Amino acid sequence: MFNMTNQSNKEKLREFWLTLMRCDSIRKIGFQIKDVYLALFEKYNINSDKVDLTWTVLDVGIGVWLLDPDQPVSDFEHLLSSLQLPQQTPNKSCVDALEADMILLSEGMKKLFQMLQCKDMWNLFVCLETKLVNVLAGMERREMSISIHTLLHFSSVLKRNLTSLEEKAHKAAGHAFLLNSHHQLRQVLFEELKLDSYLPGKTKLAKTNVTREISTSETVLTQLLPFHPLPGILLEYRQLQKLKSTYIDGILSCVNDSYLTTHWDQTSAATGRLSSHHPNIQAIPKLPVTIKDHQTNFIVGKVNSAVEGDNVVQFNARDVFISRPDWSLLSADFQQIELRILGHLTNDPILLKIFSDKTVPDIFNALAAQWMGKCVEDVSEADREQTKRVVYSVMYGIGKEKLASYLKCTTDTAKAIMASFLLKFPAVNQFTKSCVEFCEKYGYTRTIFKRRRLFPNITHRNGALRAQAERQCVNFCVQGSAADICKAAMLQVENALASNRDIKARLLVQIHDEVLLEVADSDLNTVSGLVKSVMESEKLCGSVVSLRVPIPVSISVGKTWGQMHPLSATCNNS
DNA sequence: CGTAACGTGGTGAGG
DNA sequence: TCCTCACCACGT
Repeated sequence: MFNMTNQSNKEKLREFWLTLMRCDSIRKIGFQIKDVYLALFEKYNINSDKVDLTWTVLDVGIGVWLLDPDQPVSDFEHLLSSLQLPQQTPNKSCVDALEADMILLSEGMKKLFQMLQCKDMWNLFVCLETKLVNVLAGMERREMSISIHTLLHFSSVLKRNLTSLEEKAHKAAGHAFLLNSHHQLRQVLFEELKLDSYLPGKTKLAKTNVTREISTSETVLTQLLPFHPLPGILLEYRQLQKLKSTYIDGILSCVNDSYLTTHWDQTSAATGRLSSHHPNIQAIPKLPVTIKDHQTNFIVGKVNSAVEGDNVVQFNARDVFISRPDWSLLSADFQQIELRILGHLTNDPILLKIFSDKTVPDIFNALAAQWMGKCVEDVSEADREQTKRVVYSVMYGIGKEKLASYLKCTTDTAKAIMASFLLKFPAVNQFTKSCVEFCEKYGYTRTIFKRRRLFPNITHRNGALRAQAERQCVNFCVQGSAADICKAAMLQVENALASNRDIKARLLVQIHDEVLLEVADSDLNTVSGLVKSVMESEKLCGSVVSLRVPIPVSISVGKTWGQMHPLSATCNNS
C-alpha cells in the first residue's frame, strides 16, 4: 500500500529517491517505473495485496511506446532519440548524471505531452496505461501458491512415459533418432519410410514456412496416422514432451519455496495486450491431457488430478496452481469479448440485436441460427463450431483456401460460406473496408480507447505485404479494443478491492479476457458479486466510450486453477 | 579443436 | 487469420 496522503509514506518515498540517486544512475534502474515500485516494495517490505491507484508516476518509456507500439522500449538512449533529445554523455559524478538525466526526462515528458495530446492519446496514457503500472507492480510482487508435490509427481510420471514412448518410436523407425529433431524426423518419415507416398494422389502435405520442406506438424502427422505406427507414437510423445518441458519442469524452475511470481510486460505486444514471461502464465494448457500409463500405480486421492482408471491418468497443468488454506481462486471471464466488440464497431443491427438479447444463452448458437435460417434448437454442435470459425476468420481476414482447410470443405464451399455470412451481416464487410480505407489515408488505425498502431505496409507495392497489413489493421481494431477493455477491467477490479479494505482478495493474473483472483473463502460471495458488477458496469470505460453491446462476465471458483466451477450463489447486494 | 554464446526455424500452448 | 512466449535442434 502506498497511500500518499500518509505522511510517513511521503517520507519513505523521499528517502527512497535519495538512495536511488546516491547508488545508481536512472539509466539503469530509474526509467521503468514498475521496477521502481518493485524496488520500493522490496526495500520497505510493503504489502502489495492491494495498491493505491491514486498515485500517478508517468513512465516516459510507456509513452514513447504508445506512439509506435511495434517499437519495443529498449534503452534510455533510444528513448532520448525517439523524443529528439540530445544524448549527452554521462557526467563523472553520479549525482550530477542523475540530475542531468532527470532534466532530460522532464524535457522529454513535455514533448511527450504535446505528441500524445495532439494524437488524442494523453488520456489513454495517464488514465489507463500509467495507472496499470501500479496494478502490474502489485501483481508481480504477489506470490501464487504452487503444489510442489503435484509438480514433482507429474514430472516423474511423464518422464517414465516419455522414455517408454521413445523406445517404441525407435523400434518403429528401425533405429534410434532424436524425436525432438524435425530434421531427423523428416528424414525417417519421408526418406526412409516414404509415408507421403501412401497418400491419395492429390493430397498435399503442409510445408515449412522458410525452408519449404515437408512439415512434421501435428496436422501432417495426423494425416499419416493410417499408414504407420510411428506418427501416432510421435503425436503422443510430442504432447507429453511439451507438457513436461514447458509446463512442469519450466514452471518448476520459476518456483521459489513453493511460491511463484511472473513478470508482466506492458509494452511487448503491439496490439496493446499484456504479456507475461518466466513463466508465461497466459499459455498454461486449459484442458486436461489423458495418458495411458502402463507402469504407474496411483494412490487415489493423493493427487487430485491424477485419477486412476484403467491405466488412464488425467493431467491438468493448471492443477499445480492452488490457493492458500481457507482461500480460493476466483476467475472472471468476459464472454466472447472480441465478437461483441465487432458488434459494437460494425454497428450491425442484427449483431446488436443478438448481443442485446439476454434470453439467448449461447451467442454462437444464435448466430448460427440467424445465419443458416434455422431454429436455435436445430443448431448442432458442428454448426456452432463452424459458425465460430467463420466469424473469427472473417474478422481476421482469412483467405478462402485456408478457411476450406479449416472447415474441411472445398474452396468453393468456403467461398460460399463467407459470402453468405457477409450478406447476412453487411456491416461487417463495410467495417473492414472502411478500416482499410482509413488506414490507407492516415497510415494507422485506432481502438476505441484511441490506441494507435502504424501500418507502413498498407500502401506497399508487394501485394502480399499489403494484404497482410490490411488484415493486421482490421485485427488491431478488434483485438486492441478488447485489450483496452480488459485493462480497464483490471483497474476497476483493483480499485474496487482497494476501496473495500476489509475484503480479503487480491488480483493475481490476467489471461487476456480473464482475471484470476485469490479470495478468502468468507468473502467469496461478496467478491464475486463485486467483480461481476464492476466488470459488467457501463461505467467500466469511464467517459471514454459507451459500448453499444453488453459484455457479460462469467465467474467460477475453485481450490486449484484446474478445478474451477461456476459459483452457484449470486450476490448483488454488496 | 572443443565449447560457449547467440540467432533462427519449427512447433505448440494460450487468447 | 491475428497476437504472444517457451522449448528444442542446429548453424555460425
